[in-house]
Amino acid sequence: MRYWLFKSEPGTWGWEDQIAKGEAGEEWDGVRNYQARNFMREMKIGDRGFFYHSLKEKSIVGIVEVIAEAHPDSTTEDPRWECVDIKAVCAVKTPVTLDEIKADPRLRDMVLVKNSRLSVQPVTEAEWQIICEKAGVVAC
DNA sequence: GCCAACGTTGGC
DNA sequence: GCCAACGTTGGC
Repeated sequence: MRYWLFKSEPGTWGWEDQIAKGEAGEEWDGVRNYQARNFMREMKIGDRGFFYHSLKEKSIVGIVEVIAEAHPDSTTEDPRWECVDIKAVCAVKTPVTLDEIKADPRLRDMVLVKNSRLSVQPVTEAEWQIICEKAGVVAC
């Protein structure tokens, strides 16, 4: 299993919206960036990801699971763009802020720190564990 | 609200 | 195929 990070502006599509979709989940559509799309193509059903709120909050607020592999993005006719479907798995106990991530030398190489603009990113297993610990995620 | 960083586009 | 111009993102 691999780990990822999905970034969203809470005003556009936030964790609350994701929760509201329940088990059915929702397309992670609207991505118009090749790097991000390529990562989505690598995703497999059952992969997990952090749900990150950008802008004011700048924190990881929840955990999601990939429930459908890459398919055409329904919000565009352009065949270049694909997306996966994800569903909310659980909220984190304590949101992990960008500041906290930056302050931890073990997370210095996270894509979130190095390339903050990329909206879909890979997360290593080590990074996943460290953040789950900070977030108070035990069994999820 | 500004601006730096980055990605994409299009002219040559 | 290069590179300048432009648009967008997101942290501050």
